[in-house]
Amino acid sequence: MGDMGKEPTTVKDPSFSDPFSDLIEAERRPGQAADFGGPVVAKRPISEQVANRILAMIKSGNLRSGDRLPTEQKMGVAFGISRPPLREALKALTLMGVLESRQGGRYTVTDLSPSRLVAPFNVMLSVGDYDLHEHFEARTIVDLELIRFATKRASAGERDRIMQLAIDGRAFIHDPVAFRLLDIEFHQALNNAGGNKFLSALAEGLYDIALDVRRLASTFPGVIETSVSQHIDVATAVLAGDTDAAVAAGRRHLEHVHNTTVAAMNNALPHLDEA
Amino acid sequence: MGDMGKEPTTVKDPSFSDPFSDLIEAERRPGQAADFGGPVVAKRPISEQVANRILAMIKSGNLRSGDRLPTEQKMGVAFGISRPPLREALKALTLMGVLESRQGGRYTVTDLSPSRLVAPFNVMLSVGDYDLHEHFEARTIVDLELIRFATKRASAGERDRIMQLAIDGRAFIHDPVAFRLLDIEFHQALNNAGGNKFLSALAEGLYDIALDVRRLASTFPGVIETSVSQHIDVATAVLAGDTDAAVAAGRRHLEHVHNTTVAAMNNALPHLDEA
DNA sequence: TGCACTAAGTTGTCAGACAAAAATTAGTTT
DNA sequence: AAACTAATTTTTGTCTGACAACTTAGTGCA
Repeated sequence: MGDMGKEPTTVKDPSFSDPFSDLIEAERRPGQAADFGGPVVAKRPISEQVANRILAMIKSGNLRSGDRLPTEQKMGVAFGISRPPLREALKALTLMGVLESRQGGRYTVTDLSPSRLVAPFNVMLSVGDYDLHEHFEARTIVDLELIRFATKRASAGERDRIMQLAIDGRAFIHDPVAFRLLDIEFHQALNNAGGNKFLSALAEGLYDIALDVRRLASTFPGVIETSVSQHIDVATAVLAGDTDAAVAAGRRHLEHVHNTTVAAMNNALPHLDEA
Repeated sequence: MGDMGKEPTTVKDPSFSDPFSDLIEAERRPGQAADFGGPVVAKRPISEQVANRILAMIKSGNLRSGDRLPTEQKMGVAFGISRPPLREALKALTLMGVLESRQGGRYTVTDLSPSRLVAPFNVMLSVGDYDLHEHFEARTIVDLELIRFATKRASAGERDRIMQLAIDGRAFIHDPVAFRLLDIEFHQALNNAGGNKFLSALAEGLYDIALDVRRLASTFPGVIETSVSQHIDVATAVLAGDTDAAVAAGRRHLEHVHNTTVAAMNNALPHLDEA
């Protein structure tokens, strides 16, 4: 499943079933529009129904990352609707980071990485009720728990990689851009070592939300140097399997990030809202 | 600003400026399409540009909660585009919970509450292989921390509401459907009382994932009764401000939910994937 | 004044058409 | 035979026009 569209024109086996050809079959029943599974939600516009339908396909595994969707025409037939509302649904999912499209090419399912999916979530930040303190409070909860898990569960290879990434940071003390890339790698390695994909997705999402704000902070003198040192502290404790020390080091690091972020935002009062 | 559309037909003052009439004026310049503020992003489809444009208006305060947008025709003129791509942008924002629309009525900006904007998190958390154990591990971390915060921070009104919802559950011991609605209310009240919208959004997302699986478990005899009793235990401890007791009660409740969910899944092997 | 009905306005959906870009195929060359 | 190039087809992006369904505002009547 999840591989339809591999045969552009020649559909040899009529019995094969993908999410969309199943729909086509359902649509064949005359006298009644294809119901979209929903119970009695017929009052909502088709575009939203279709968008949720496609989303459900992804959630249930009928569509996976990298899958190429059928053409708009085929999907229109499958859902029993015309192009405009179908396109409204597809573009909605595209803007949410679930699908990708290029003129001339077909729609594909993105990698569905947290960083891609939380991008539109950034709307919430600038609407006014974004609270930096709450954000770091949440991050502290999730990140420290992941560090706790990582200390207990990380494999030898994962521990080595975490330490290596921490040490590599020394080379980028004067290169903010390179350091940010390494920083992402370090935190992801730490998150993944925790062995819980839900928590790690949460942590990654929270990390990405503050990413643009963070970009400023990492240009301040001494910030990177402190971070590198603290990364090594965390990695050392994780490598030694010392849970309390790892959590304590992680907490110090998060506090440092929090403080420098606050300082950076205060120094950058001129509101810069480029689209 | 942010009050355009109040005058449906009679535009008395031609010098008043709202985000859209400004765009109309910009569009008057012939020989060049209205640039959308973005520097060199002209290669992206119009619908995405417009969606980001409207989003920017909300971020910058030009559009506020409850504002009625102009008609599609006027917006089409303002952006210098036709209806289809404009509608794709509007429907995208609708699906993201930023806008609301009804046939015959106009588009309005929603309250932009975090609970409405958690769609990305739901997608993010619900993709990939679902591991029940990991899911409850993550939920335990987030939920218990929220209970801890709620015990310390909840206002008198919030404490009363939490207790009231817990007690109300007694009336629904033999009504699984009604109880599930109450259960959602109870957990949301508890989450909101924690005073951290990031954590409550996370908790809500995790809660929603197991919602359909949970539907089965709540039909088993005794499950609801135990849950109601445990809800009251949590509420009592929160009301008394006893953090440790509240967390302990919360942990017992989550373990109960975990165990009954596992049992329900084992008894219902036939995979039912209706949307 | 209050209410029902009418009319205008607005979104929802459909259909067809063309432009622009990518994917595919065919042809040629090395 | 393999690789590169050019022409063709496919597919998305956008426009125009039209009608249906629903909401809202206005009008007339009791």
